[in-house]
Amino acid sequence: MELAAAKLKFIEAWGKLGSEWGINRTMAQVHALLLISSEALTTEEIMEELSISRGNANMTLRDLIGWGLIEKQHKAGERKEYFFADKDVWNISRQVAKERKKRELEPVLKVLNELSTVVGDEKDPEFKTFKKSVNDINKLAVNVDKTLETMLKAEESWFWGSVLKVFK
Amino acid sequence: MELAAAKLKFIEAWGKLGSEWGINRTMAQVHALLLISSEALTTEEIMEELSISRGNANMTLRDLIGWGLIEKQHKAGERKEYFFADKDVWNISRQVAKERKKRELEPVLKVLNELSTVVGDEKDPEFKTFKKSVNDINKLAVNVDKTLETMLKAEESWFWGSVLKVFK
DNA sequence: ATAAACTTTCAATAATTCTTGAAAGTTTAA
DNA sequence: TTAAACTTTCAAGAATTATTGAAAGTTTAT
Repeated sequence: MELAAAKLKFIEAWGKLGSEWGINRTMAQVHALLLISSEALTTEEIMEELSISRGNANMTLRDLIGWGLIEKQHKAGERKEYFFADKDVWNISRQVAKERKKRELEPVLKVLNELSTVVGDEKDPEFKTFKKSVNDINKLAVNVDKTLETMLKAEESWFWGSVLKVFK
Repeated sequence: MELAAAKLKFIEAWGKLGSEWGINRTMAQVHALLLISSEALTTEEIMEELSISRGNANMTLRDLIGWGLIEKQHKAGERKEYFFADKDVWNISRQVAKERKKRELEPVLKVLNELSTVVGDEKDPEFKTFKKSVNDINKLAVNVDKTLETMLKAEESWFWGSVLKVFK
């Protein structure tokens, strides 16, 4: 396979994966493009490469900065802003884990805690089932939260070394 | 908090979480409803409870069966079908992991393998960057795949025991 | 057979999410 | 200043995804 075709295929695959995981397709594609670019790119170049509008490019780039996945670069003597992605896949994973934990897991933990204060008749099967499900989910969520917390602090080699060794 | 209010809140939260993770909101809500029901419910009851149409309920229930999260139940002397959810949160996690691995991770691994056959000029920075990113992502994906594979076979207490012990 | 009870399908519609592009805003150089 | 270079905003429109509901399909009892 040729480089040009491979790039297109990568961008397409990354976009699809993103959209399956609740991440805007264009955002995932812009990220993909910057991931495989050795040079930082301008908004203009990104618009061109992915055939998207200026508005879309601008918002998407802003979002990616908000996710901590890309950064702006200024080149001496130029007005234009250049964008480049952190290429370290472990950093990317941690960054995504960190943001999704904050944006999604933590709000859910908060709700689960509120729900565990529910009061009712301990003899009522509906009440018992509700309490058990909520408690079980709460325990799982706490375990996931702890594991993510560890991941956020960990070095990649240590993390996978530990995980995969334990699992033989 | 009262049981009725808590149920609504749980269904809403589960639906929101689902939609953030690429799962249809209604599907997550139907799952939530069955998770906290001590009794199996009919299509009619589900439509009523969540204010959704018959068509929507039918398709959603079929999808949930396809995900292995709920099952049909037949009651003696009745024509109606009843639906109930597996309440074991570890089973649910494994089932979701199994399906998403099959539907999403495996196709991506396939593409990444194809992409690693790319040919080009080893001196070209664009080529080198592409190859490195694809290889790094490939390695990560393989590690995730292995970990999920272990999870699918594991008992809950063993799994979290191991993971959390390693991470102190 | 027939009809009642129940389930499934799917074209039409609604709701949501994404994208555009032009206007407004900002910064810099001269 | 002024104007060119560049970025941001956001209302309108496009695209995508989800939902409805009525008709068609199926099963069971009589």
